[in-house]
Amino acid sequence: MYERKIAIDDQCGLDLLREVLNGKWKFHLLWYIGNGVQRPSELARKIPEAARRVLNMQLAQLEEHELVSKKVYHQLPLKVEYSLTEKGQSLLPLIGALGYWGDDNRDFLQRVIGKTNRFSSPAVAV
Amino acid sequence: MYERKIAIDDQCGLDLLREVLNGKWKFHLLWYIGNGVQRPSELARKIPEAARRVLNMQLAQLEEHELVSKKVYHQLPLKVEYSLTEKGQSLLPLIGALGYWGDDNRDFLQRVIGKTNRFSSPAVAV
DNA sequence: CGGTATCCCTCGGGATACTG
DNA sequence: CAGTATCCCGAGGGATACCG
Repeated sequence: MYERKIAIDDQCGLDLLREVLNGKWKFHLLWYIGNGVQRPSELARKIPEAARRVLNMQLAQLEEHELVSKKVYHQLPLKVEYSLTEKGQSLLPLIGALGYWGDDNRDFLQRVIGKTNRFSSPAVAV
Repeated sequence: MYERKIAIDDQCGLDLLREVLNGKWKFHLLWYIGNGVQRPSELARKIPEAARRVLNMQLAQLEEHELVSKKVYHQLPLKVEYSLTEKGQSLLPLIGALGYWGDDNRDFLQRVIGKTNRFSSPAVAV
């Protein structure tokens, strides 16, 4: 992955940051963790649309990229807690800003998104 | 695309926003356009890693999502200018914040990204 | 100059099932 | 409870070549 690393070295922060935040649920994970949701099962309940496996993968990446840290309690039943690192913390306000922007512009967003896929509506069952 | 629209309706702004900002170069495009880069060719020069076709596609999406507007001058040689809409404008500070964060943490980012793909380095030629 | 048409191929991420 | 192993699919996006 990341085949053409060559270019990345003198790139703008936006590029670098994208590498790290790439992943469908990264923002959500960071946000929830930063707001006190630490257990994997809780996170999964907060983001029911995502498969557990995917969440785990993205959590692993976030951990490797040092935005979250993972604490494992070797007991039964097993217990795991995620938390933000310093860097992760410092990213929180930005994610919050994005989220709030989205909330504030929910109507707008739903409208313009709807434009793109009028066809998807037939979706029926759960 | 966007198969399971059903879920999106009562979702948080982060989800909605993601739908609209999804795309490898959207942030860059918005940022550059918001900073006065309006001609397609200029944008392409600013983002040389991206294929023209891809930029055009993402620009089209941004336009459809009403974050940028496109002005075509029917003259020869052809001339096109992109600019941000109100909504696009209001998004700029957030993108800026992300970019600045990335710049401020360039060393950190390069390090942690490097961790993930030590193997990619053999990349030789341009 | 600006844009589109093909072709292709990676890989993110969903479903399912199994292990400690 | 937490996590991994397979399997699979679609779309995002890169390369190349061609039009107005």
